[in-house]
Amino acid sequence: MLKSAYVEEVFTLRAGDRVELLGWVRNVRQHGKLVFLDLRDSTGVVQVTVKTGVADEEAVKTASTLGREASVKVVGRVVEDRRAPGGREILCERLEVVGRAYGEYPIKPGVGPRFLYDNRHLYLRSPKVSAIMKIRSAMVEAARRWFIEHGFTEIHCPTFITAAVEGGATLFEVNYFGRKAYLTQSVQFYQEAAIYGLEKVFSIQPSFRAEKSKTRRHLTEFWHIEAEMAFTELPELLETVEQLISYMVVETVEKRKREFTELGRRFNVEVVEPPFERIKYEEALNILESKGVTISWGEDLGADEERILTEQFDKPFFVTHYPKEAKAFYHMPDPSNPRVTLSADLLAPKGYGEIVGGGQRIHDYKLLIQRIEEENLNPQDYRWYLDLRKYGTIPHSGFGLGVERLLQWILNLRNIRSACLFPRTRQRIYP
RNA sequence: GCCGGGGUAGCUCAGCCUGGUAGAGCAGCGGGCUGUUAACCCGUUGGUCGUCGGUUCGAAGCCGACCCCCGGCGCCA
Repeated sequence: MLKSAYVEEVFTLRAGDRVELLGWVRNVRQHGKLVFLDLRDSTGVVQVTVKTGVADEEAVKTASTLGREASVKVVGRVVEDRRAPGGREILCERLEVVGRAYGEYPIKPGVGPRFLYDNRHLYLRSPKVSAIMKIRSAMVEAARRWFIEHGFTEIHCPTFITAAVEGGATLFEVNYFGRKAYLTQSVQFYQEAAIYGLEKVFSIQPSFRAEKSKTRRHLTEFWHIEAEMAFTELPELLETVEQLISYMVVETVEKRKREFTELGRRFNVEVVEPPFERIKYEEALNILESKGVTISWGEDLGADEERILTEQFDKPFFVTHYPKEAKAFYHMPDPSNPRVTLSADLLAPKGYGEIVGGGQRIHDYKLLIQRIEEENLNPQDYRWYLDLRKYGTIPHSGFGLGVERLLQWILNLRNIRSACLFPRTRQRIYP
């Protein structure tokens, strides 16, 4: 039987079966008329042995001229051999070159991270990057499934916008036929409009931030999972977030076991078992105080404070009720203490920091105008947003989740860039 | 934007303190090898030492300015 197969199948077929594999040559080891090829495809790597007596002279000759990453078609038999990695290899009978590798392949052992990002278009072929991308895909798929199963409608919002969601944040400016426009940093406002028809909505799309951040947690373009819910107040929002996060992580870990192993990463799913602890901003200050860090009330938690705080927890936890001066104007003031807002951030443990940010929105027209003016913003810029409060306003809440941040945490990635196919940072827009 | 580290062969780096005319490993190329696992052995190509200026008989190394990269902070997901 001549059979077209994927590399992973080699390890489940019977010894002696003949297969036809298509893939790329990861490495070549030559011993005169015995040549070993490490053949890679999207499912794994297998050793192909090309030797005279099994393959013809021509195949051995061809094999010995192959460079790294040449694409080939191999026909051969699956054999058990203790000397082969994984205990199995392909004894090559026929070898065909699909595409040669011209010149030396730049990606090889010993190269540094910078070089790998300069050559990301090639490095993507590595099993490690493939594993991360498969995990990422599974994670986003799980999120989408969870939303759909819970009655949310997926909506797609514009990327070009005219005004900032949050006054101070830095936006990328684009020339929109002579008018000033910006790239979106959140679809929240559009989602707030959409809930009047759909009640529960979610979006999975990129957001852009022009902040000049130079850290391993920041991208200028990142994938943002956002949701907005009508008739929802803070406590229900927190439950939604913890259910979603838990589902996403557990599903991903269970469905992508092999990829986690490939990356040498284990994730204990008990860590994301709901409920997550909720602490108020004020309690966070007390915890910090007990660790010898004092910040004045009203100040936002800085990176150092966040790190110290997250080190006290093994599971993700919510920090709620931030002071209104630390949050954007649309956050709902707490009726029982108007100095604070019905806001919440979900912080990952052990220093990974903010994964989700959200809260209850102001739904009262007058209060919203008042808050816009207090922040020295112009209500004219928010006309349609204010309109939403004029016709049948309702309490509502929403949140945003950083896909790469969540991946960075569950995969323990040193740098957020490795969670992206082609990362975009302040310094990098190529390749 | 502020602070710290860095830029030397295709890649990873040493040399810089103490100035004397550029090195290693890997990769490449040629040759050898029938059981390698990032194979090994022999041979070999390869450098505006980030840029500009200064000091000096002489600068990769000292001094000054600038450019670029990485990270920490601020800002945030």
